[in-house]
Order: sequence, then structure tokens, then C-alpha cells
Amino acid sequence: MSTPASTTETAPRRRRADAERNRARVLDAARTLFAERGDNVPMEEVAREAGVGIGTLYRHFPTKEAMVEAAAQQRFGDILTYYREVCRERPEPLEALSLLLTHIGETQVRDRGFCSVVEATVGSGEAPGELRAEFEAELVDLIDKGRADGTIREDVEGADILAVTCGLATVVSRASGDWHRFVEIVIAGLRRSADRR
Amino acid sequence: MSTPASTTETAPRRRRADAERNRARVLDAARTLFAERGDNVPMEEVAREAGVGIGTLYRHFPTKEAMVEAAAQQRFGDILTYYREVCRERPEPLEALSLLLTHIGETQVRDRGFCSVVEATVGSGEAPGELRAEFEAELVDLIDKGRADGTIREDVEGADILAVTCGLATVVSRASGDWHRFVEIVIAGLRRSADRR
DNA sequence: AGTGGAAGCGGAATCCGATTCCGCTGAATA
DNA sequence: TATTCAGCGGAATCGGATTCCGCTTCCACT
Repeated sequence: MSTPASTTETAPRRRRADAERNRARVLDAARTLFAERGDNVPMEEVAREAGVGIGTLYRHFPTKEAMVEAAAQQRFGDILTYYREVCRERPEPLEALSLLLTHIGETQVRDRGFCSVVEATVGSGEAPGELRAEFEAELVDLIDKGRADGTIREDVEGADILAVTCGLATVVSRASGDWHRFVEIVIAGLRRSADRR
Repeated sequence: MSTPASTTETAPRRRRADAERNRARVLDAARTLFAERGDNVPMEEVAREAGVGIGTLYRHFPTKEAMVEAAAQQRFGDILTYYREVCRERPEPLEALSLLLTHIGETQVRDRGFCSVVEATVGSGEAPGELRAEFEAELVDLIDKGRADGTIREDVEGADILAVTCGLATVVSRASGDWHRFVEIVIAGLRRSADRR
């Protein structure tokens, strides 16, 4: 038993320098291509764009899906940052949510790969990347806050907003009409109003 | 020069009886399989289930996509019928819409292929099948009626509801939480309320 | 009832993209 | 500098959609 860090940790073995560099190149190429054309870009093209062989892609990512997800991961980070800097402190939770959803929509417009990931991932019980998990936690907090102060319907849950995010991705990437309207409708629907049905 | 009807008309030539029968078998198999498992069923399996060769599938449908769409076409018909029999005469347009969306959601739960078609088709300017076109027309009417009698926000358009339908398909097929909630939120959001933001 | 020939048919062949495999290369280290 | 194994490239494999083509069967016309 000579593995000392076996408690919970994965061995922190250092990677070779060139491998690190290649991984970065691949991720770079993936971000660009997937953002533009969604996930229907052949692996071979990603490899060419990154200047590596196909085998190298699979050394760094187990499947194409994992690669698409990794490429989109940064977006969750960006959104989280935006949320913390711009939305979180707003006094009105619903307004914060509106800003957030709008920002997500804008991100989705710019990054089709991100759309794919959101559509494929949300709700299909997976281990979300760290950033996604953080994001989801913030969302839950926000909803709780809104329910607590009475501006958001009390039957809404964090998961519902994830569902909305997912639907938004579909709406955005199918470019059907104005996705801003979709956001407006949802926000209005979330507001607790006097007239219940 | 023995083709008399060459003027402008397409010859309305009758299909061979066996071809007709095979087409029906294929459509039948397609309906069953796609409804259960969405569009990720190999063509070969459809052929086997229908008891025909692969070539026959392609004699009747130009691509798999067309086949999936054809298989789902009936659903649009069913929904249209439901709408006309149950919803259209309701005095409250929003209530009619609520019933309709709920029915659509239920259809989507039962038929994953239908989900695929809705997600893939809505909004990506295609020539909708006749039934889809009719359905969309009814939807526009309903919205107009609701806007006219003041129960629906006046900035909403038929296309928005299609977008919602599309989002609903995503929500339903990803099974994230309760899709009924999604419908409720949207309906609430569509209601014209005193407090505008 | 027989026959010509086009409509249909089956399924092997082809194409395309993801994933796997494996022998070679060169970075890291003694 | 020698050793070695992490990484690499890209050919091979695999799965699934679509095409192709020679064979079969229906049916319109004798």
C-alpha cells in the first residue's frame, strides 16, 4: 500500500508539458468551432483546426460529448460571474432573474455549443461540472429569496428555472421569433400576482 | 409523342396496391418505434419491424427525418381535433390555451418522436405539413381572440406560442421536474395583468 | 389468359463520422 | 546519454444513413 493520498484524492500526477499545451489548443479550437456551429462539427475538423491528430482529442476527452461540454464549461463561469457582479445584489429577485435569463439568452445566441450542452444536460441527472453546480445553487438561492419576499410564486422551484433555461436554449437555437419575448413571458409568469387562477 | 397530359400537370398516376400497403406498414412501424424511443431508432430496425427491406423505406420517404415527421403528422391531427372539440369554444381564450398546452404536453410525454419533430421543426422556416399549418392558424386565431378580449398580453404573437410549444417539448423530453408547472408559469405569464413591469 | 415493361422491392455497397488501436516519438528523469 | 513510458498520429473499425442496381411483381393492354 504505497499510495498515500488514496483517501479521497485522485493522484495529482503532473502532466507532460506538451500534453498540457495540446489540451489547451484542442479546447481552443473546440470553443471556436462549437460556438459557431453547435455540436455538429466533425472531430476531424476540430483536430485539424487544433493542429493535432484525432487520437489526441480522445487522449484528452473520453467522448465528443465530453469535449463539447468542456468547451462550454467556461460559459457557466462567465454567467456565474455576471450573476454575482450584476444581478445578485439587486433588491428585486425577479429583476435579477430577468437580467440573468437575458444574459443567458445572449450567451446562447453567441454560443451554439453552449445551447447543445444546456439542452442535453439539464435535468438528465448527471454530475454537473463544478461551475454548473455553483450556478444551480445560486439559482436556488435566488428563487428562495424571491419566494421569501413575496415577489415570486411560492410553488416555483429551482429546477423549474433550469427547465426554463433549457427551453430557452431550444427557443434561441431554433431562432423562432424573439427569444426576448419568451423571457418576458416567463418572468411575468413567475411573478406572484393578486389574481390566481 | 404519346404523352398527352404533358401540359403542366403532374400525372395523377395511381400507386400500385402493394406499394400502398407497404407504405402503411412502414408508417405503422415508424409510429410505434419513434413514439417509444424518439428518433434514435436505426432505419434497419424500422424496416425489420415493418417486414420490408431498407430500400423500401427510402422509396416512400426521402430521408429518415421525413419519415419521423410523417410518423408524427398524425399527432398534429389529433391535437387539432382535440382543440376543435374541447378548447375552441371555451369563452376564456387563456383557459383554452391552457387546456391545449396541457394536451400537447401529454401527447409529447407519450410520443417522443413527436417531441423531436416539434423541436426540430418549429421556427426553422419549413413547409409545415398541411395539418401543422392548420394547427398554427388556429393558434394565431386563438391568440388574436385573447388579445382582442383583453385577457392576453397584447404584445404576444402566434409565433411565441410555437416557441413555447417547442420549449415544452424540450422540457418534457428531458423530464426535468414537472412540465405541468412550466405550462402554468407560461399561462400566467401570458395573462394581461394590471401591473406591468 | 398472356405479355411487356415500368413500379417496387431487397439488401449489398458506399459514405460519413465517432471511436479504438497500436507502433512510433520524444519529454522527463536517472 | 540511456531508458522508459506518456503522448502522439492516423489507419482501422464500427455503426448507421443513404444510394444503387439487378430481380420481382403488378397491371394495362392485347
